[in-house]
Amino acid sequence: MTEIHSDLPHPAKDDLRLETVLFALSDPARLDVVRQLASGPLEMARCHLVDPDIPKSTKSHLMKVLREAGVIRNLPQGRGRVLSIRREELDERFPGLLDAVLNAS
Amino acid sequence: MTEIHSDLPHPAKDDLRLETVLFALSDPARLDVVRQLASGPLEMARCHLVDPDIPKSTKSHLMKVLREAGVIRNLPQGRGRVLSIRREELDERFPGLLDAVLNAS
DNA sequence: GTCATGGTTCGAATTTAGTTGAACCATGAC
DNA sequence: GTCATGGTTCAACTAAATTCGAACCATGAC
Repeated sequence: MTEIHSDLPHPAKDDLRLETVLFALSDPARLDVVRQLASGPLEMARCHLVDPDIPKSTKSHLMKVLREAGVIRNLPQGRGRVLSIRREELDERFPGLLDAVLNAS
Repeated sequence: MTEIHSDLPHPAKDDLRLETVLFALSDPARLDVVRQLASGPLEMARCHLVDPDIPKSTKSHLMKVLREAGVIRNLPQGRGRVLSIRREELDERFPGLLDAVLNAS
């Protein structure tokens, strides 16, 4: 009788707020993470930040802001976690926004 | 590139940074201003904030953040000032971004 | 010139966001 | 079971953004 691993909370699609999404994307480190995830899901351990000396608590917090804004998904897999962009939901809710951000030089 | 005549500094088009623009747009009051300006330039005195009891210094600061991010123009006219979105420059620098933000529900 | 209007700037207080180590938790390997 | 790996959470701290009154500035009306 394995207990279900309590996952991290993700906001529902209809609860996504534009301001919150924009804020999450307004930080260079967070934006860089989103760019890394643009080509597909990535194990968190393989998602490297610009500054390599960032403590794991800081990295975790960074992902939390993106997750709570509804920008990324953070799911457990094995011993670690897998990150991915909530692309379909973002595109439905804010058409063209993610593409515009990712296409920006 | 036409020079902007104003006593307030405006960043050049090539100096606009995506993170800064996103941050400027990530505040509800600032985003509301941009939405008001979407239909055309507006005298600052006719640009009303959500909270009607906002002091003028706060309103001025709000406009400063948008101006310094390169989102809006703030030009003197008569005794007051006229605000407008730097649409062409934003569209050139970050294609689709402003439209996506303005189209978002 | 004076006056009222509209707006900026300064500085200090408040609020919010980011950083970090330590403690803790879950999983897979053994 | 134990251990190492990978990550979250907590609490305390630092840094940054916001707020707002007061002072100031420029213009148009007179």
